[in-house]
Formats: sequence, structure tokens, C-alpha cells
Amino acid sequence: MTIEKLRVIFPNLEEPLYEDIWNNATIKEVKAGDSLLRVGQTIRSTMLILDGLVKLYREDDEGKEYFLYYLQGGEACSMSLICAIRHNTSEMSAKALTDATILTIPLDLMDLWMSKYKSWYQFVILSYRSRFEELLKTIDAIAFSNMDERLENYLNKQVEKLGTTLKITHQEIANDLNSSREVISRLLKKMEARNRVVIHRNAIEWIK
Amino acid sequence: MTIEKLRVIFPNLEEPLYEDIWNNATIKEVKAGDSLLRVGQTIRSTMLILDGLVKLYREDDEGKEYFLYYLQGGEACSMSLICAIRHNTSEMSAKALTDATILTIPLDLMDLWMSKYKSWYQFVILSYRSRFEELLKTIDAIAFSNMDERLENYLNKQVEKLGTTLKITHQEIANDLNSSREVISRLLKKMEARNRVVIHRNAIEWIK
DNA sequence: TTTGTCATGTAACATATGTCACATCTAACC
DNA sequence: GGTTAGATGTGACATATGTTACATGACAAA
Repeated sequence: MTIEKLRVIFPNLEEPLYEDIWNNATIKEVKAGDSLLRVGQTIRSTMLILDGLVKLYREDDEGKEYFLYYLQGGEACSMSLICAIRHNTSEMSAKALTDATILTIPLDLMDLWMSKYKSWYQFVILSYRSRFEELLKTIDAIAFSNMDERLENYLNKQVEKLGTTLKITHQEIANDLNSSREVISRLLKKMEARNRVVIHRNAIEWIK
Repeated sequence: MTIEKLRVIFPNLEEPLYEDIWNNATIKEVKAGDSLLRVGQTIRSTMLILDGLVKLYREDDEGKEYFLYYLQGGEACSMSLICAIRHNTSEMSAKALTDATILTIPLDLMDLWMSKYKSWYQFVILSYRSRFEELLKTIDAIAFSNMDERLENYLNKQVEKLGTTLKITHQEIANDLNSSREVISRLLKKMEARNRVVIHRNAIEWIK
């Protein structure tokens, strides 16, 4: 990682801010599957994603999950932005889906930069806005759509980030949508009949 | 409305900011039932609630609704905060539930104040955080709970804002929860059997 | 009092989704 | 090759929720 790469991954920031980030941030390499944040955990630093794919999801008290959205290079964990003022606890869980590189910044700097760098402030606000929108879309999906539409929608999101052949099991999809494996298998069969996907073992191929 | 009242309704702001608000904001009186914001509408100003109760909800393309949360005196519409950088369109609809007094602030001031007043920046960030949390709770409710729990949860929220006797019809509840009137009537009957509510015509009385 | 409108009650049925039980298949490892 | 664990297929059934159709009840205007 170099400061050059930082400029590429996070365009539109001010020059002195790049220096500031470079001098104060810690770079952390995580492995696919590593947990980055759990519901209830106190947030100690702001996280920016440099590389890799991070999955954000909601967990209830019985351990049931619900997939919310992905973060990738150039994006920030809103929960860690939003907690900057007070050292609050997280309301979401995050897990690395691929090997990933994360930049962590002490919370007090985050606060300082907000008033010091207009570009940082804009980055944070835009980040909020897009996460807010993701949540609203999620609410739409659950409130207004049946499982078949939600499944299609879900696969679509995966394909955007991961390419047309998804290495995923029916059980994992069921967990992400808080459904059950049999239901997902059933609906996938129907999607296959409609030529939307081809089902392989451990993988689903998206058509069109 | 006086600048004194402003200090009471929005505590913890800096003194010069109160003056700035007072000199630049427009006060708008709206009637119960008035629409303040529609999905797709371009946001022209930031809205702060001085008095009254404002309902925020999501609408789909077929006009189906889903209740999100209430805003009351001392709170701000996050959508209008979040849109400050670019003149974006709203993703939510807002409606006055009671007669209400709204303070509107031109978007460019909002932007300026963020760097000028630390207290404004904190107000905005805290506002984001609580709305974000509301949305996460909503997702929890739809994803993990059955309709009976969601109904109880919904009535609970109403009672907190409106007192123990709710002037509301079963049809209105059904609209807010994207369900149907018969289902709500059925579940209310069960709640009445469990002594959680008493059902009156045009009203529901919350017990305990 | 009568009438009409809107709110509510209710039974029967339709449908989506979840659950259970078990069969079958595939890849990996001995 | 044979064994095994995990992934997937499938039918039968349970349950929650939505839908239809109609009855009843409450209130207000005429």
C-alpha cells in the first residue's frame, strides 16, 4: 500500500488529508471469514475499506441473521463513522467475505477532520446517504416483496459484486434472507425453469 | 415563536447559531394531514420540527405504505439533512400527524454551518445516528417478527408519542404495516383477550 | 325515527412460507 | 474402490397471513 494507491481508491479528497490519513491510519489485513464488528461491540476506530469485500448484516438475539449490504474498496463503515462523537456500540455486524485490507483511524481524528477538511465531511455525508438508502431498499424488499423477488434481488446484488458465478450454498442464502434451505432450493428450481439461473453444486450461475 | 423557545426546543447549540437560525429560517405552520415530503420530490431546504408530530413512511410505486418513525419537536428530518450536499430527491414521505410548526433552512446554510458550528455538526450526526437505528429496528421487526409482535410494537410506539388512547382505525394500522384490515382486527381481538388493549370504535386503549 | 356511511366482526378459503422426514447426489478422503 | 460428510431434491403437512363475502354495529345527518 502506498499513498498513491490511497489517492486512487479514495478520489476527491484534499491533498493534505491524504497525508494525514497516511500518517495516522493503521493498515490491517484480514482473512476471508474474519469478523470485523459484532452487534453490541464498542467502536474504537473508523474503518475504511481499501480492498476486498465486507458483508454488513443484522443479527438478532437468537443468532438469526439478515444481510444488509456489501462494502468494497473506497467505502467506509457507516456505523464506525456515526459513532465518532460518542464511543458508541455497533448496531450491525461485519464480516470479511474475501481477504481484505482495512484502514483504521482513531475516532478523535475523525472528529477533527470533519471540521478541518471539507472533502472529508462530504465523503462522510455521502457515505451516510448511500447506506441510508440501502437500508430503505432493504425495508422495501422485506415489506413489499415475496421471497421469490427478494431472492432474485439478493442474487442480483451478489452478481454485481462477485461476478456471474456465485460460490454459495442454498443454506447460506437462506441464512442471509432469514428463510430456510428448502424454501430457497424450491425457489431456485423455479428460477432455473425460467432460465434465470443454472444451479451447480456449491454454485449458482446467473443468466443474462 | 421566539428565540427563547428555540433555545428550549433545541438545547446544546451554540449561542451565535441560535441567532443564525433565527435570522435565516422560515417558520411554516402546517395542518394535521398535510404532506411535507413525497418520495421523489427534490429537497429544497432542511426541516427542523418545532412542534407537533410528523410521520415518516416509505411508499412503493403502487401506493402501498410502510410506517418508519415519528419526528417531534427538537428533531430534524434526516432526509433533508442528508441531501444538503447535492440537491437530491427524497427517498421517504412525510406527513403531519397533528398540526405542526416547521423551521425550514436553505440548504447552502446547512452546509456552511457544518464547518462553522461544532454543535450543529454534532446535532446532525446524532440525528443521523438515531434515524439509522430506527431503520435497523424496523428491519429487525419485519425480518424477525410475526405480525402480532409487529402490531404490539407498533401500538407501543404510538402510545409513547400519543398517549394510551389511540384515535386510529384498524384500516389505518393495516396501511402502516402493509397488512390488511381483517388481519389487524383478528390480532387486536386476540390482544384484547390477553388484556393488552381495549377496542373501541375509532380508538384503541392501551392497557398497562 | 329513519337512513346511510363507515368501522368492525367473522367464517371460509387461498396462498406463501416454514418444517419434517427422508432420498439422492457429489466431492473428497481413506 | 468404498466410505463419508455435506449439499441438494422432494413430498407431505403445519401455520401465518391475505382474500372474499357478508353480517352487524355505531354514529350522524336528514
